Amino acid sequence: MLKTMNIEEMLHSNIIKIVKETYDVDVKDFIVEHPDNREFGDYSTNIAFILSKTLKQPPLEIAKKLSYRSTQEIVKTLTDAKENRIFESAEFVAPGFVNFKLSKRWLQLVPNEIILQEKAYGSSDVGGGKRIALEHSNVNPNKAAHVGHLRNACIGQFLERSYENLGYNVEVQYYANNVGVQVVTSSMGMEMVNDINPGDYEKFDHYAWDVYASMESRISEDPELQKKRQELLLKLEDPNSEEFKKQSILANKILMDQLITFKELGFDYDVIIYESDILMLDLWKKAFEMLKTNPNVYYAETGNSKGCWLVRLKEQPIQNSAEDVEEDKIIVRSNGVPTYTGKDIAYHMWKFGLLDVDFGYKKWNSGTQKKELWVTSSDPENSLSPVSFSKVDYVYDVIGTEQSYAIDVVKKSLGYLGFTKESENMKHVNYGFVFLSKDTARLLGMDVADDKDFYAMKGRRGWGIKIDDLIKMVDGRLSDEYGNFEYLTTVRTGAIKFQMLKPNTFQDIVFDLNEALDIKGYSGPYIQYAYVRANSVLAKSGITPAELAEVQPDLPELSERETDLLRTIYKYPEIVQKAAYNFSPNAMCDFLFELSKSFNAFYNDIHILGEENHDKKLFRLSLCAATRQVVVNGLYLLGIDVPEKM
RNA sequence: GCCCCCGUAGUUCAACGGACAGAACGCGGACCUCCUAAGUCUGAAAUGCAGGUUCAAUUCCUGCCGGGGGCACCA
Repeated sequence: MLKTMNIEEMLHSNIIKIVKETYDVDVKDFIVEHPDNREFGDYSTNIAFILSKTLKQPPLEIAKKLSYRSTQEIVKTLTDAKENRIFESAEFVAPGFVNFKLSKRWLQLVPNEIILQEKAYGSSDVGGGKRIALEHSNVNPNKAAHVGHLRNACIGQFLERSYENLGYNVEVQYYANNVGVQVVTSSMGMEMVNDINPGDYEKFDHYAWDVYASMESRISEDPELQKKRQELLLKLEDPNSEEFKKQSILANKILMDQLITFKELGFDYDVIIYESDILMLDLWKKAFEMLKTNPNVYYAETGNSKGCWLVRLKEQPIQNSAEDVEEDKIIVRSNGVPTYTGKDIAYHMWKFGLLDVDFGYKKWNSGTQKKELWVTSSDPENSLSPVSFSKVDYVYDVIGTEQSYAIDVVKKSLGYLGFTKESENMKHVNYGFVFLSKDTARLLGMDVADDKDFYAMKGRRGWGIKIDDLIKMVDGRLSDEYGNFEYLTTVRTGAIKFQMLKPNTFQDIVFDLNEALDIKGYSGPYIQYAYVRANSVLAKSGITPAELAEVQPDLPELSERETDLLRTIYKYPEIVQKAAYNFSPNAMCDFLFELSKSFNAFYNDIHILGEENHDKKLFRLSLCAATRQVVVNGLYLLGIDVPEKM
């Protein structure tokens, strides 16, 4: 695999070297960035401002000196693998920036590089095959998945592909709580809710959606039913009970329907972890044996939490006081049953292989995905599995921001137990809520009399946009406008995923149906369209990528459109890394949009096939091929395919 | 009460402490006898309030105002 060099890093270290030689000082806290305004070059640094304090000189003076030195050193000597100079100038500008401009020669060779590297352009092997357990989707198996889950899955798939692209081994885990309150509620509803008929629904999980909402409202009004639910939950502690079996069957039926939904948008998983198997395996008991010998885990003999086991959350001198501290987190109730957080600590210890146990696994031919799908199993005949999903190097959990506190407790607990490395290697990918706009809420029949700007989805009330319904609506809109064309599914999936990924992950977003159905402008189809145009030109030219790869352009002049495109496309490898490391799919969306805009402008103003100068024509075609390749690579990371025609 | 996140054009979102705060939708103009108009060009329009730190603040700090989430022997 070819490795794309990182110009930003090269520039950074070269600046450090020059500063050392010029002023004999070491600097680190300066930045190298792409200036917003292209007139200021391709890279820019604020080094002069940083130095001005220590050197007690005006920034402009420093910038002047450093830009001179840079011209002598960086511009003259910094070359790529083929000995081409990367920069053509380094200039200082008031109030004290040093700006670097990429050389025309180097820029012209970028498309060639991209065409040669194909899918590998932007990839790297920094991950070195380290394993990441990536947990996402995690829909409770008691009802259909909604757009909140969709956001989770989209972010998850982006991380899966991005980290694979950086050389990590990513294993996608789907945690299914098949013995929780939610499934129990749906299960009760299956028997008690009689005014809803499964025959009226296209999918069973949609039926379950309404049953769940109906049952919840009945339980909330009836203490007797609440008691019954508690009893049922208790019975589920026994894996051999009738209730347990019935419950598992129901959960699996709904899970299957959820997988069908996710298949429709191309999501894949490696393993489904059943909560019931976590119970069967006694993960908790094994973990608790380790936990209770640790000085940071203690038994409260007095206080509000008398009789409970707690984990310390504040760094404090370890004392043998048995009195509980208010901030500390209860992990075992006074009746001996572990809390959710307690079990989660155990679960994460399993992920890192800190417990000496593992599940059995068996294959599930769900027919819903491209990868092999495994599920955990407590059946002794599966105890010797050919696979294992334990003992990973990193754990990334794509979980809503509302669980930040709980996850923080798990992380801290791992640390306090001495698993410092594991604690650091566990990352919470938190993402904001998906609210509904007032219009959309009204459309769903929610009460909007209080006139707020947005409304929360509520599974318990049956309020939310099901993913299946969204898909259907987008498909409907597309076929209304463009007919039933061959690549409708690809365009629809692109539209939906891009929509979910373009905002910052930590931001709450307001989902509006009208906006989701409006696929113009900053959208997936816009980028797919740029691909289709590039593709079409190349097809008509009759020239193959292999032939274009031979082209070594050396044009004296480039048009503004061509230069703009080049000055955008070379950034791709940097974006790939930034988007992955910062959990920022939106950075990739942004980049692809900017690239497509630049390509569209080029396409609009510049003749390609009609160009008479052979060299120019070839170069323009290679620009098309390069753009096409980068769009394919970038969209792939977002989980989006490209249509051959639109 | 304590903790976390968020307040940017009419709306939905950008902006690692940087150089005139970017887009998209919507609104107002202009472009198909050249490779796909799901497109291009173009106009109007914004940093909640008050202080502070800095050469430089949407970004950092303090206070206030507004919105969301969390702080369970729930999951």
